[in-house]
Amino acid sequence: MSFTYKYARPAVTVDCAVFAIDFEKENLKVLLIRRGEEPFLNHWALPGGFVHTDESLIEAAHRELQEETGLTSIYLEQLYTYGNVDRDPRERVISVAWFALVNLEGRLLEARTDAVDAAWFSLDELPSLAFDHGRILSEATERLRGKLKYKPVGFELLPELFTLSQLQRLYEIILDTSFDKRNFRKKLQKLDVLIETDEIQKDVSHRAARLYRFDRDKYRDLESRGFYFEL
Amino acid sequence: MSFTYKYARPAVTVDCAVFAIDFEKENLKVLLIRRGEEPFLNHWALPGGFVHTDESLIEAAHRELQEETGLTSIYLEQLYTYGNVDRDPRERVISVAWFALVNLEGRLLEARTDAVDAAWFSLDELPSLAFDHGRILSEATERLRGKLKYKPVGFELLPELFTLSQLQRLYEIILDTSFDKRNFRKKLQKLDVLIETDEIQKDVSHRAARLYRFDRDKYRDLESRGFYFEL
DNA sequence: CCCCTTGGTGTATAATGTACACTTATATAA
DNA sequence: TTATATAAGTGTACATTATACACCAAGGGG
Repeated sequence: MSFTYKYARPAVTVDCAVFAIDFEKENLKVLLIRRGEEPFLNHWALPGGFVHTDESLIEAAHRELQEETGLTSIYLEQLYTYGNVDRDPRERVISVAWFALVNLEGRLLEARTDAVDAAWFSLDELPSLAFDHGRILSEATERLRGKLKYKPVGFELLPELFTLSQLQRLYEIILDTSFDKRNFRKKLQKLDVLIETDEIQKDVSHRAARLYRFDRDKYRDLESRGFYFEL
Repeated sequence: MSFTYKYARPAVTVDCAVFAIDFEKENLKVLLIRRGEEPFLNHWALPGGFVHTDESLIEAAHRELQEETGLTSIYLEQLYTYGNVDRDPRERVISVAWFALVNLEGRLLEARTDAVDAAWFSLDELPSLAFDHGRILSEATERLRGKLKYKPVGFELLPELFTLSQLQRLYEIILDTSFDKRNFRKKLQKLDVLIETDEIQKDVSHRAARLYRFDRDKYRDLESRGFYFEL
């Protein structure tokens, strides 16, 4: 079976920059897959693939992530659409790029399937990537840094329950700065989007910290009234 | 001549939300074209069209604007890519949407060619638009409002030389607020990206205001050192 | 030459951001 | 059981920034 059109049509793909925080190593990681075919055979690349005709762009992104990395129901946000004529050596390919945030919660290297070779790379030890994926990834990283300051996306990188110190470290790792503990907490208190649970940290060899939860509903409500998240 | 592929391919288009400020009527305007064919015959729509295989996405956007509205060398920024399966009743069409900013400088209704019927609409008197263009336009408007606060995009809507009052009115119109004149000027002074020219307003029946120019180079320089524009 | 319109300017007060250090709780090792 | 190590948790003084506010100047038109 084949499909014929009056004018030439580009192929359309989705590609995802999937980020996670590695709290042990204190750095930001991105998920890459090793290509099993030409071009760029054996090069590392962003997970992604062709958009099917019966699925929306975001559905395509979710499906490709599921197929190539096993990740499901993760935070996805459209980044940019790359359409330079020669970005793929074979033919015209337009790629809708997404950035994705996941919390690893211990399963740091579990995210590989039998089908494809997938691995987490820290951002300062990146291999050279296939196509223009290096550029896509660096623009995605920049976007993440920018967004972190004025949208509560950081919580997508944390487990459901987290401590205030974890949250602070997350910001410090991604933005590569350090915050004063008291001032950081003061700000969060005023933002008023955290729910203090009555649970505390387990299995730590020091005073256990209180666990908090991000109140998505409350945030949406505040946001719709013109409230401006900023950290 | 025709083109055949193994898998079905979507058509790819670009669509542009072109904004301008109408200082007489004190409102924000958007450029629409009247469709000359089905579907949505005679409906108003965003200017746009199919991406050719030998041009990048931004080139396609510029070309379509030139062809349909006569506008050349204007500010263009990618907005979002819309790819819902049924957004075009005929077949699968993926549209890369752009928002564009122009300064009219008097030529308010000149922007129509013989080929297509084009007109400026104020945002609160919009007709119902073809396809999902209503949604695209409202998301573009939201993006413009957001961006205005932390990027110096407002200058794209002004002539090369402008008065501080014009700049202030521009912000007030788009953000639908009002600013204190002295505080507004104080902020601009601290941003330090305006060049005071030695020219003044002509043909006004009151004291003539000094004309300023936006210093793009200086802004780029400051931005690269981590400076943060905010108004 | 008077009036109308817009241009242009400073200061006092409130609100917000920043810098900074000690006590508390818990697990582990002596 | 006691000592030690580690991170948790908490308030205040000072600096910086944002806000509110009113009058004189300049120029054109009647």
